[in-house]
Amino acid sequence: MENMNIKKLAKELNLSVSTVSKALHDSYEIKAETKEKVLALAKQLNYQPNPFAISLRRNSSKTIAVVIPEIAHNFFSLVINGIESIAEELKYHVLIYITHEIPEKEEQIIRHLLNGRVDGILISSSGTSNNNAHYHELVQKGIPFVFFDRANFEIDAPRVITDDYQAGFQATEHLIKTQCKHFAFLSLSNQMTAINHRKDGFLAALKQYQIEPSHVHIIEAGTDETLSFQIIRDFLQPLPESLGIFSSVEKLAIQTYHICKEINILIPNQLKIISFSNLPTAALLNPALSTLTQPAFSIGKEAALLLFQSIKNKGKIQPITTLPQIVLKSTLFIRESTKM
Amino acid sequence: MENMNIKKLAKELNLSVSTVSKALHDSYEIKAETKEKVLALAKQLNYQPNPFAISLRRNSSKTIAVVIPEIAHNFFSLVINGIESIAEELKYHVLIYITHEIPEKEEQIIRHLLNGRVDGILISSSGTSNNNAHYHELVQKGIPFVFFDRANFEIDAPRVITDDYQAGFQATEHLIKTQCKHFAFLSLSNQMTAINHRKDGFLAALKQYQIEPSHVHIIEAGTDETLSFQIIRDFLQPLPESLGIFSSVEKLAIQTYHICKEINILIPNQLKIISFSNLPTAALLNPALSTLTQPAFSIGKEAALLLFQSIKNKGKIQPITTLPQIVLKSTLFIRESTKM
DNA sequence: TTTAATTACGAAATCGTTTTCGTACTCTTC
DNA sequence: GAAGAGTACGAAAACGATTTCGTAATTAAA
Repeated sequence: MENMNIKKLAKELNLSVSTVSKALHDSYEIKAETKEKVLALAKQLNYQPNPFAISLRRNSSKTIAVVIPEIAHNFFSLVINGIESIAEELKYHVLIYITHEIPEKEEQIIRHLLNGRVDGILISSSGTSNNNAHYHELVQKGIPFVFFDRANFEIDAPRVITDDYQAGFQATEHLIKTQCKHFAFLSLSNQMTAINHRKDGFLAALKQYQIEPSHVHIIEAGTDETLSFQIIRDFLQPLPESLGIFSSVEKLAIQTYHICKEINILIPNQLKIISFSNLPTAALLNPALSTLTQPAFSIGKEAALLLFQSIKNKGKIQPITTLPQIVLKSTLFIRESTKM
Repeated sequence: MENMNIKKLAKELNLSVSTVSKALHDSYEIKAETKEKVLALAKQLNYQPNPFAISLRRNSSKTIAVVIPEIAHNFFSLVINGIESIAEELKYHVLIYITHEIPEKEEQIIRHLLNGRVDGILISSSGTSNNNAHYHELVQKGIPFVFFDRANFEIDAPRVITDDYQAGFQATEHLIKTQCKHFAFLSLSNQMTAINHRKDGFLAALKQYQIEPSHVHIIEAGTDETLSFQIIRDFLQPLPESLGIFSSVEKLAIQTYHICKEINILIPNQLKIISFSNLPTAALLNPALSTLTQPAFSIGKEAALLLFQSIKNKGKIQPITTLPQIVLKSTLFIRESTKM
């Protein structure tokens, strides 16, 4: 009695396999009476079709993959929530793969997905721009994919991003207006598009307000936790006068808070800080953290919608010019950490 | 040229399908020279076996499912990280399903997974104990599953939990020693085992220290955000004298912080609070939040290990008495929110 | 030299579906 | 009552792999 399948159903009903299959799909070829019998027995015996047989036959898996650098921070969790909301509606399954910010890992995962296990992929890239081969292979194989947040602009794939440049500009302008003299940009690496756009906005604002270049600091803290702690700590000792920090990611802002607590730097008196963040506790921190908050759930939702659109349009070649790029707005929340 | 498969390989090589298959699996039946040729062409043409054909034939999917109530909070993200660390090592794929705390949703998901799509399931239950039918169906179908954090103790399945009773006792004892007079337990519902164990520890401590029963408050805030806000706010107005709150989940503690800020209740002067939490910013809150922190990553890891063990042992019936239950310890961090 | 064993491969069944095509039967229609 | 249309079903191929079994050719043993 192990597993019910269509053959056993057919035998039980004295019908052929094809008839049962058609009955289960409500085919016009089968008369109502037969359909009822089949449906009834299927229900009674708890028949569930084998998903792999279907995937094999249909050459489609009803599954998408989400490839992300990490999951343990709020942003990506929220994005997954958004993705799930759409996938669930469309009865798709969601596979999660974590790259831990390791580009080689990402390549390996993507290459592994070339075998047709998924109908499409949502990617927040951990890749450096100098290796796009795996994306090209996806294109070649005709596997739809959509970038979100961290896009690779050299690849012609749909993407959902935020207004990073404008947000960076806005945050920096805010810091400037709070009378900061020195300005620092905290970055993970200079290989990530989203972060670089934030940096460009940062630099543009400083330029527009004619900030002395020697007062501008770009700190690449990297993705290793202990290392980045050290790098930030080193930068803060000695503490530049009237320092305004714009952190491109939440994690580095939190680290900065920890360091300030440790070496007794007062926020916002001695140091002002604003960060990209989806922390639900930003307003409860000591002091409350000024943030640029991305619409993470919407990013996931829109990215999933784009992906499912691509999946539906598969085969039809899209002219490059119409490749969709959705840009969502981040929201600036001014709180105590940037108080004058 | 769409997709490479074993047939095309065979044709190209002038070999039979079976020979190619055996060569790819390094069978002793095939001579070295042939193997080399096959491997070489397979590599050159970028052959990757169709996962569904394999799953169909092998009746195994190399995939597990993780069913969780929510993902947007730190605990479950960290658990997934732990799960992924093991799955990745064993080359398993991880499907994520979110129940949004809706028991019917959980049932539906689990029932859907009865079709063999996954080799095993990790579950943090959102179910009320009065409906276990879907778990029994899993048992009946022989699909291995492991509970983590929120277990269902009526089901004989392996589980990874934390020392909730002891932790609850310990947290409450701590509150008592800070001279609180009134004590409140914040709960999501009275149907979740983990939370109930925490409550039992809470009540036991109060009893041991002979706290007046009228000073003990059990607040079931529920899973709806706006509703729970209202319930907690109502409870805090008027504010019981020297109130000590033990929040069974992070979310409710954060809500309490927000409410205190809103209606000007001073923590820890007027209200002390301690909460189960994996917030990376607990120490940075205003005031720093005392927490019981679960080893979330380890929970995920251990649960995954148990599951893969069950998958390996599938078929061999396990005597109920040896069903593994792993209990991990939470850690108490005393911070300012419970300062005397 | 005959027999037995070994080597190296191929044919075909199988996993559980879907789908195309064929066909027996009934029913119209002129 | 013969031709055509419609109804209701079954046989078999196909999806892409694995695996069992059979067998020709070579080698070893008797």
